[in-house]
Amino acid sequence: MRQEEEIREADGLVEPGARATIDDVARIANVSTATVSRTLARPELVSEETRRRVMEVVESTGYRPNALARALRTRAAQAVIVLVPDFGNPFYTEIVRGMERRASASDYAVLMGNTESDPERERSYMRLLLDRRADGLLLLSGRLPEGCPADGPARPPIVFVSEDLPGCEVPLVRIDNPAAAEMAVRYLIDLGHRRIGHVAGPPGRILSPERHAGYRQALEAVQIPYDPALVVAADFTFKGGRAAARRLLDLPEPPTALFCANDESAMGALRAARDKGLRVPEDLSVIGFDDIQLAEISDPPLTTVRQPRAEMGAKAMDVLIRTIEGEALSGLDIVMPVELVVRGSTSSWRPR
Amino acid sequence: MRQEEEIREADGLVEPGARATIDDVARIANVSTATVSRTLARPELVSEETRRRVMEVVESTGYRPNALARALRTRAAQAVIVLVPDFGNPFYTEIVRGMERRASASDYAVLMGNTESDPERERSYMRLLLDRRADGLLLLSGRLPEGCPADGPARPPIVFVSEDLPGCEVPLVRIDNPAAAEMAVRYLIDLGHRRIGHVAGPPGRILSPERHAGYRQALEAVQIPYDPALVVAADFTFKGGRAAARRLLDLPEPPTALFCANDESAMGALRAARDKGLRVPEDLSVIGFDDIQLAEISDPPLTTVRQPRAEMGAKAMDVLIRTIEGEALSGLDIVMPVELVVRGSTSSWRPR
DNA sequence: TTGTATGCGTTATCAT
DNA sequence: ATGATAACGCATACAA
Repeated sequence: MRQEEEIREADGLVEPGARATIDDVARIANVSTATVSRTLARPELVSEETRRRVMEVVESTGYRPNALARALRTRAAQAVIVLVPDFGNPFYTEIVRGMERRASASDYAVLMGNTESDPERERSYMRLLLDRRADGLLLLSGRLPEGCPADGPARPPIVFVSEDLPGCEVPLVRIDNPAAAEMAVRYLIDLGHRRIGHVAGPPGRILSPERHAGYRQALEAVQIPYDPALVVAADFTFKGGRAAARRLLDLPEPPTALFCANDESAMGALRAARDKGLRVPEDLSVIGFDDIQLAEISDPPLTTVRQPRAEMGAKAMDVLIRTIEGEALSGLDIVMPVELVVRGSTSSWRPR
Repeated sequence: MRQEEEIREADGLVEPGARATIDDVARIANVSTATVSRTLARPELVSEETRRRVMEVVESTGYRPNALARALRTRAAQAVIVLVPDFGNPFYTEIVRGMERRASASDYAVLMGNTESDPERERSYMRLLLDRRADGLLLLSGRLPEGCPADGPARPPIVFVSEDLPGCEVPLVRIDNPAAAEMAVRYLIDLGHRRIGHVAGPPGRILSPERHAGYRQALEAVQIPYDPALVVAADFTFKGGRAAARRLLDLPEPPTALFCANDESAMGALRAARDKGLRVPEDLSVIGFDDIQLAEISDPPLTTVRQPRAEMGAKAMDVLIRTIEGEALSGLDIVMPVELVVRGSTSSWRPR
């Protein structure tokens, strides 16, 4: 304390190195702290003259309000937490980019948490929320962290992205997975394919049955009988996709086209084809889902379903911020449009 | 205010939904707030009996200290900022993982900022620091954000990782790039290669000349004359690597092996080889740098120099936290060991 | 339009 | 060993 006294104030200025507080500014500008606060937060309440004088001092002292003190007072941290299950996964990075964009537009800080689906880590990020260091939560994992009040007034502002938790009134930004999958498979059908395999997602993820449903829907729409042998579950990884595709290609009557539940497993399928000496797309068509960066540089480049990831992220952040700021958006369900991106991994097939 | 009064306290308990404060705990446990605070921070100063009683109430109320208030008082946010130039880049994710591990061990929150090398975004993260919402800065970009005091007492705790800013007394955690590059190239030489090309990094990054120096060093050690025509600068991307490698392979007397400044450009080189109908490693050996995940699943899998990324991240976080907590580690320069990972993209060559 | 005074939830200082 | 009490830096209700 004593030290502070010494540092401050030779003749009305603040010693460099010491941080100016609102009191410093007030004193130097010869107004009350209330006026300084008002000048910054609601300039219209302050006279032209005073405002000028205060702003001048703010400039010269380099004064920046202490966000902690402000948050304590206003009970708003101006920060949100984004919980990503695996941020090494390129699927998420683009979403987060969109989120950051929207957040910074409203001056919210983004605290990104990489949980690796580890309950312990989820809990540790939840703490930030309970600590009041963040105002809301963006969840990309389709599940609530342990220790998070699921409903009732104690539930903090939350928005789900891409995957949701069924039976939970949390706003959700997503795509229509069945419809998107159906579109992809129909494209293969339109190319002439009749025997179409599906490298599915892991059973634990809600996305898997949804995309599988779209696959099945597309077949049924054109009277192609559904053959369970043509569906092999993988786990959204390269390795899993490779193994699953291998099983499909080893079938006595192998598929001529593969619909993969995501791009990464589609990469695996591409490799499986090469392993077997099959050419893509001449001998086998492959279609993915997501349109991650890798899809463009793979060999051949991957035909896939593009999710508007950045827009989804921005939209989700928008909903979250509005929720934090008081709007009641509980049941919101926002469905974003997808797009089929045709590249080199698919080609037409003459039915035999 | 009035509302709060109503919510609290029927017969000594806190209404669910309302958050317990230290006052609630104190009142219910029949002690002062000071005692509650002590019980939590320095239990040894409190009598057995009191401690038990307080802890009981803490449990039953679910009391958690408000981190903001604490930070305001103690002037320590228990949070650090990690600035990543591009978190879509797999090179960084593993480093950040290591950082998170070390941070959570000391109960620090990690605020990850994705700057995309945009000064505006850098500035916005710097604000968090000046706002007192974070205690220190971890920089992976080899440059200070604009508006960051580079030296003097006003400089916040900072640690550089992987790349540093020459002429700056900031602690640094890194590898020995020239030595690592030399090791890689020597490996190629030992395999019998004599004509070795270098897909270099962009001139703007300090890593580029360092790895180039190692390349040159290895050649000179065995009297292979340095040929500038065998060095083409790329930009650490797939596309750049592909173009650079193409130029090298189009040379009248093309190299039999390529040392690429990072894995991503090595992937591009692999593709360039395939574009030309060259087999790897039979016709061309390729070696990368970093050992990102992709290196393992590429076709063929990539021989590369592994950086201990997670360890580097953890170490850097360790240094940062210790700096924050008062140790004077200014000039520190920590060099981590690398390792050559031999996979399928390299093979021996009979000199002609 | 401006100032005074109080409180946000802690921790630290000083008594007791 | 414990309790009063004063900051921490800001925002706001209320008074002027």
